[in-house]
Amino acid sequence: MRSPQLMIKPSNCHSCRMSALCLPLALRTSDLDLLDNAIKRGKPMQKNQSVFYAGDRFTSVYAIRSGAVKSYCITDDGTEQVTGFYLPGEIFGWDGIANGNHSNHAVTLETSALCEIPFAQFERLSATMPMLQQHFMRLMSKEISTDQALITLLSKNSAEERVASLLISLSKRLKSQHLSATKFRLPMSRADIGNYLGLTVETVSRVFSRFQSFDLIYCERKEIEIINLKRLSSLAHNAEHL
Amino acid sequence: MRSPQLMIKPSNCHSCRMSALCLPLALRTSDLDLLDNAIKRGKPMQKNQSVFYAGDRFTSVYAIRSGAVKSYCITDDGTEQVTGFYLPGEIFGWDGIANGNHSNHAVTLETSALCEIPFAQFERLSATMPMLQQHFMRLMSKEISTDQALITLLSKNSAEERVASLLISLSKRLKSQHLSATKFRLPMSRADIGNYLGLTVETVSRVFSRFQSFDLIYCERKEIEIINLKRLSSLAHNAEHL
DNA sequence: ACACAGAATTGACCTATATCATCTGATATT
DNA sequence: AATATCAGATGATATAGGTCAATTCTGTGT
Repeated sequence: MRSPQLMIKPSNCHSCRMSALCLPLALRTSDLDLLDNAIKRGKPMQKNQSVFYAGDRFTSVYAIRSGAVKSYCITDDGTEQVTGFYLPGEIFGWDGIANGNHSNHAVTLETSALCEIPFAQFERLSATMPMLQQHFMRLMSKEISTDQALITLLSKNSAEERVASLLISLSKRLKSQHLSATKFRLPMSRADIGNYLGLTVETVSRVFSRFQSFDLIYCERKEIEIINLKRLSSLAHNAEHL
Repeated sequence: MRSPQLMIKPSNCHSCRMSALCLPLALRTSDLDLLDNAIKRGKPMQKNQSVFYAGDRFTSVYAIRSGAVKSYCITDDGTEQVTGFYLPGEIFGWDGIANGNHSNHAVTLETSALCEIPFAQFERLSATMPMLQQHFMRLMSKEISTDQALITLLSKNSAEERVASLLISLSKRLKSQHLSATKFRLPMSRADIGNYLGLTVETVSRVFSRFQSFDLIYCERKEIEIINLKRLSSLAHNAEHL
């Protein structure tokens, strides 16, 4: 008689190539099954679909299996403020634990596959899985570090340094997922980049042009290739935790 | 025979006037005792004393009973970046859960009394106190919201709006501690304010002068009085969560 | 009481980036 | 296929805030 753990479903946390990031490494296999059953694997989502809206009741956090997501909020004066970009293997949606409602909107930037991790289930499970709780607090702490890196970037760095930092950050994060660190497609528009980095579209565009003329990058629309990673990195002071 | 719970020490969480903020409201009284024993109440600290250094092993978070603290880190190029100001009733030190080391420095801005909450004890306690864990995640989530508010402030708002936002934030936070919302002493220097808001000292100083000439505030060195709270608030778009 | 170092203010000038305007090439719509 | 819409690039100009320099004020230690 086979043990239940071995009856692996076609799609689950065991077989997911990014479980090492999304889940605590030390989670016991039997525990992983419990969590696995709690997670809802959503259908692939099209580009520009909302994952949740600001104000929505907070019920879950989300892991990205493929695609990309941006989070943003609408400021008092009605303008959009992009607060983050999320790539495969990353988890978003921590905002809203504080008061039970999401403070950000989240939309897909391209066709994406997400895993929904219901928070109530997580809280129940974490009572018996200290590792799980610890892991989630680590992830939240990491989000705090990322935000603080962005704060530094915004208050201290020039337009060129900001753009370089974002490119290097994307590069590193893709690399950690065993994707190319030097040739990739930007999932977001120039406007989103500018919004996120506190710059206008025009400035972002000019910086891209300048980088290209200096042979730091080659880019055609959203396809980008980093030619001189070393020199680009030297401009990106605050990409470490971005 | 008296039960141990009734042998209340002169200074403890039960009697602390800010326990409602610092601790989960729903914590059972007997649980509170357990936590109470875990918390170290430090001696009053003088101005400009370090609570922890960046790189220090992460062991505790800290609640402020009186005084004020700033957190900051040193960027790659050796300059300081102020990452937060903390007032009585607030908890700081979440950074460093991620990798076990603090990423920020923390120093007192004036004579202060702090409570140290050892994290290992917290983790042990939270296994049997789900509310405690939930409360701490809320606090972390709140820190994320604060950081994102600052990001918005830095990338969208003018010098005047930034300074107004900080003043209104301080005012609100003091008010929540039943202190005056309109007349208080700024615990930090103009340089710290500028650093935090991504402005130079000179700009901060000029904005203060301008606010004063418009009768929005009256200020003499660090003593400040908000004269026209309504009009100042209208400038402070992003103070809500700062 | 005095001297000194640091904090704050103010002015003159400069530069990075915003703003406004135009143009081109993609992408979507009929 | 033709047209409208949107994303991106580039140039000309304006301006908020930075930089540099000089001055005054303040608190600390002797």
